[in-house]
Amino acid sequence: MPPLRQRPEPGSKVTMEFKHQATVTLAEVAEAAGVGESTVSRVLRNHGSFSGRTRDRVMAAVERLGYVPNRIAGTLASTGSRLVAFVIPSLSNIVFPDLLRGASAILEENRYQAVFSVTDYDPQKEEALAAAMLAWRPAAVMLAGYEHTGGTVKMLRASGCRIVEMLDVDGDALDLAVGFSNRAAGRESAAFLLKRGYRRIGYVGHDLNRDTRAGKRFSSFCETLGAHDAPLADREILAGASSVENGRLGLERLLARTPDLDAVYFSNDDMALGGYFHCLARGISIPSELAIFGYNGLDIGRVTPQPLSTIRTPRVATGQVAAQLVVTNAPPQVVDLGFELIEGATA
Amino acid sequence: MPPLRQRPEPGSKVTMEFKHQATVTLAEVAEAAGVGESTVSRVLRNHGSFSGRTRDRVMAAVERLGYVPNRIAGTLASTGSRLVAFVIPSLSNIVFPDLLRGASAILEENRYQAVFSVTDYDPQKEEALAAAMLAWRPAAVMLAGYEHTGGTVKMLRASGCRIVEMLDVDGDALDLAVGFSNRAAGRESAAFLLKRGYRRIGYVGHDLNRDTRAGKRFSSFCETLGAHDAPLADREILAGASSVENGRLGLERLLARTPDLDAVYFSNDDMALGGYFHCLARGISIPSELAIFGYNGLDIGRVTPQPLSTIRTPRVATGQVAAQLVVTNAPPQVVDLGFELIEGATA
DNA sequence: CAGTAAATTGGTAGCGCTGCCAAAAAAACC
DNA sequence: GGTTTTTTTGGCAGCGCTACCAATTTACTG
Repeated sequence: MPPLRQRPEPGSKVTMEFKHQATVTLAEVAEAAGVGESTVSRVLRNHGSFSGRTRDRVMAAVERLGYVPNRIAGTLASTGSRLVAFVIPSLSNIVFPDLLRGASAILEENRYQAVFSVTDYDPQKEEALAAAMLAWRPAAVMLAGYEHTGGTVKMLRASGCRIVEMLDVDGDALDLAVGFSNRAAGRESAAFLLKRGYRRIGYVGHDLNRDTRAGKRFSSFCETLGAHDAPLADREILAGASSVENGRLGLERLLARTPDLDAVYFSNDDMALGGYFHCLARGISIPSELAIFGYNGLDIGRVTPQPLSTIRTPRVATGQVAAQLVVTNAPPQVVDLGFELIEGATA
Repeated sequence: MPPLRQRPEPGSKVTMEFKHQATVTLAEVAEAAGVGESTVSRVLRNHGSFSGRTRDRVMAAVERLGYVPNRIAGTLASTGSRLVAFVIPSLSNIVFPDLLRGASAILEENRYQAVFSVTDYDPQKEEALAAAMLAWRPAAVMLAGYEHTGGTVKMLRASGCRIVEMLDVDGDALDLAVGFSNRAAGRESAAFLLKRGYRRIGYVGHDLNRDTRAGKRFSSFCETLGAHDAPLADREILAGASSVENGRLGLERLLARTPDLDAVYFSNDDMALGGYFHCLARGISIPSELAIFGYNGLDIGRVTPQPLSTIRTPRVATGQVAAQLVVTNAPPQVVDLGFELIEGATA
């Protein structure tokens, strides 16, 4: 943690008084409005029937007292919780903010609240965090992919809340699943490169044990190459997370070892951009000397001097659909949103 | 004849059972362990005293029944809520995921839960979302910057929960504030460009009415230029959000109108990267023909063939410190984490 | 206008847990 | 052994709200 540089501060007495704020309760509103508690509750939730006159009186009292309903109490008293728990691997990988962005818009419209925690791609941590999440009795738990510990699965199943597995459709869903096929993405990427005539193809990727979806793409990529008699020429796998820096470093190492490659497949667009920059810096001309192919379809890839050849994934839409399924309480199903291969100019 | 055991009819009954999953309660654990409810509560929270033997019995019962504590009930019964509410402008701008990332690590360690919603840079929406958040009685509300509606301020003040304003220190904090000075950033950026000898300086920015922090940077940037007899030569302000695409477009327009600029200041690194790509594509040599200066210190800016000249802001640290102040219940204060000017190679 | 249906209301029992208090058990003391 | 002290326990009243039901008022029949 960085050192704290702080300004002069007021005394700590203030903090105490600050904490013991008198909270207005529904009973007080009822009293002030001269109606019963259940009437106030009905008016505020716009549920059940009440006359226009009482509604006005209640709303006036709410306004006057500055009443803020207590959802904790409300949730405990009723059945469903209108909390949606996201247990995601990372916030550094743009995929997840995009997912949250799509979902949060839909959730907010429906008065749901998003809670999240970050597993750092660690299944054990996922289990612990999922348990912590279930303590809030969420309406749904949103996870990435299909790979969970037995404990996680058991716990989620027992919880009775909706489970949404996002970003993958290659496997057996626990309940709901929304995403696209990573295997198909790997396959089509390989097919595209082969169709363009590349035969000496390499791979630069980040830690595959952690990001199992990148692992799925890679393995079907390799299978497809193998099936066309152009097996993967070389690979460079970096320990850290997917990043531009690792992409550049990875390509540098790969080319040092195997200089005669004619194309490189990257685990992600940020890795691919790193490779792109490496080529720019070294004067390697793209795609004539070396072709580059990414994955994700980041906006930045469209604006580079040569648009990046990649696969665009519907990340925001995945979040939206996932949220939509939850708020509509849809029956168990797998939704494959597909992806789009962007030909670009780097392959 | 064998006795007829009536099957449950397929229909509503089954659905009911399905929804209302037999949730194990603390009382059931107490019963199973042969102890009182408060004993179970004490053991689980590791609070108060109990013998090793009862702890084992309780834990065994918890394990056996698969008990998951209900935090909703716990929070209602006790005082503090261990929920921290983030009300952030956006998830597209990398700043906010970084902020969340820093905070969530600290919060998770301390068994706090992060809740978030996205205002889309709209103060009215911020007010509505803050109200919705307060309904969960969070321990703290984390916001961006100092610019809030009167209603928001009033509500937050009345709530009695901690308030953290992040990413800015130029103004009067409501309670806690963590960040850095955007005014100083604008000033230092201008000073740097002037020191390097640039005199015909332009600006490319995104919507400043919404992103008030970018507005603060811009205005002190201009003031500094003016104070050194090199007033801003031209500006191009795009309606949309900060993005690589808008940066490229903005620079193109700016140069079309005012071709003799020798340096351009961008509202953000992603905008600056767009400008950088534009120069690459048009063969404008950097920095001899045109210098580029950004803001934020994105990782990608370090990996481009020429490292981007920019100001690196402690975004993750801001989240960390903000969370730390909340979990330690620190007295009201403003923490200025400062920033770092990266000379780079583009200016 | 009685007589019934429909629309409004209020009372109250929990939701599952924690905090307080007093009771019971164990340990320490003279 | 008889106390006093300390440690462990259990009981139970809420936390603030919603769901259910019954009571009340109002609207609508013929």
